[in-house]
Amino acid sequence: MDDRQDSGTQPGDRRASVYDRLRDDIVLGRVKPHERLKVSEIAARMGSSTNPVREALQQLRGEGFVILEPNRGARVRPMDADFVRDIVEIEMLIEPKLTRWFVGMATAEDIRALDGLCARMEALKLDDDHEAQYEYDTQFHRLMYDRHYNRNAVELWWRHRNILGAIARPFTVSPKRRNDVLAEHRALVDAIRRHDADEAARVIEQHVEGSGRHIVEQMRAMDRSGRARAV
Amino acid sequence: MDDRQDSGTQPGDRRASVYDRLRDDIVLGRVKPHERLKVSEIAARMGSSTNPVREALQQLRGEGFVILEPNRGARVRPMDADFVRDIVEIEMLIEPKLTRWFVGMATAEDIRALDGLCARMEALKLDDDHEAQYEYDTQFHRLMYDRHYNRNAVELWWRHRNILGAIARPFTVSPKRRNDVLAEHRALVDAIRRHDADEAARVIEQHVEGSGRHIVEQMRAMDRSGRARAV
DNA sequence: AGTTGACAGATAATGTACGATCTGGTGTCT
DNA sequence: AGACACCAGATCGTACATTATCTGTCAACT
Repeated sequence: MDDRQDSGTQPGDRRASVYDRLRDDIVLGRVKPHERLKVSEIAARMGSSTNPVREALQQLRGEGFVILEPNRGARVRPMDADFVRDIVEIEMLIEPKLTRWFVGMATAEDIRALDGLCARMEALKLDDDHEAQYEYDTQFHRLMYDRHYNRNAVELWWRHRNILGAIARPFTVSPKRRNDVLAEHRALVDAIRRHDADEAARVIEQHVEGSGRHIVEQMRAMDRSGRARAV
Repeated sequence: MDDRQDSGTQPGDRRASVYDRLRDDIVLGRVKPHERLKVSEIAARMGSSTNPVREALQQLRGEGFVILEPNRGARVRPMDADFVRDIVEIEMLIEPKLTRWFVGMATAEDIRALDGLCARMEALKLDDDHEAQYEYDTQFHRLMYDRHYNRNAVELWWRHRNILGAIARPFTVSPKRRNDVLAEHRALVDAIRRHDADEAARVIEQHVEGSGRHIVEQMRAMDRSGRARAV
């Protein structure tokens, strides 16, 4: 789980590894699902030879971001509604577990920090700043999960979050959904403050489910609105 | 999730891909956790050049079987007790979910098949045939999970099973543990027969937990008995 | 004398270049 | 119009060059 923010993919930038940049291209939606990834083209764009690109693609395949057909090259993993449902279902198991643990560990300072993030999110309410919205949401959840002892579960959550983020990025967030998210975060912080693990787990499960439903709805809407299928 | 059984890794065998053979080496315990994986050596052994090996290693890294340190090469993922606990905890969430679904879908024929596998497992009871034991256990669980609609969850389960299998392979299975496994399988089939999803989920959760505890105990025992640390 | 530090060779990972092989499409001949 | 040969483009495998890390030796210093 890394934070490296490689803002902008200049052709000559060698600081960030090919893997990081390729991954960002996918996660930040610069390449769309089902789009082809040609090694020589990427190598040229990244200013390296083909081998590093091939290896990065293999790693991304292992992580599930990329599909590789023998002799036919690589594509960004096609992400349909079923795929989103699969991932959301897994998250509906993992996040409640992580949350339960956090309820037992949260300090007064943690709760203050969560409150602060909620407030900052609400301040954005009227703007249309997707990126900031998503960023605060990420910080909110990371604050809860990052210290968990089960590093593998946290990493799985993070990967899933990035995948869902890549899908959801081009979509607009309806005001209703934005309000729901805020209300759920508030409810979550309340439950944590009361050390009510059951309630917190219930809220987060709903939260994940709602987010999944929202993404699927947006996918269908975009499918219908003509613009190339989001397969 | 593939079944290819590449029995024996002859130097010239080109049918199976380098990836498959390397993965089998890890899963079947031919290389131990924390052991170094040198690309040129592997390439020589597999009768290919280094590039396919490098790519296979990157994919295995993405899947979590291998650790790669920059400029310092690859190792089989060190698997300590914490790691086992992490994975088992995740499985304690996923397997009950998969099982619940199966309870609703199981046909009379499925139940007969499960019964048959239990019987064959019991027939082995007095022998010491680890491989067959593990094989029947695998078939038992695959029969329940393989048809599940959430392919990602099933794949995750399969990967985790392989990892745990790789760790547990060198260990001896105590007669007590063997009996517990059998009893749990029987209890599970009973619950399925009665369409009692809650009970089935409870049993499978215990089953997974017990298996994890057994592995950790064996790891500690082997640590203590001197022979190189199982890190 | 024992320990530490630097240097040099060996070893292995990483990057580059090129040829072989496969796929998909185009154009031609029947 | 359909089948087949051919060609362009991309992947995959091999060989080589470069760079980094590890190991052992030797000298200098405490």
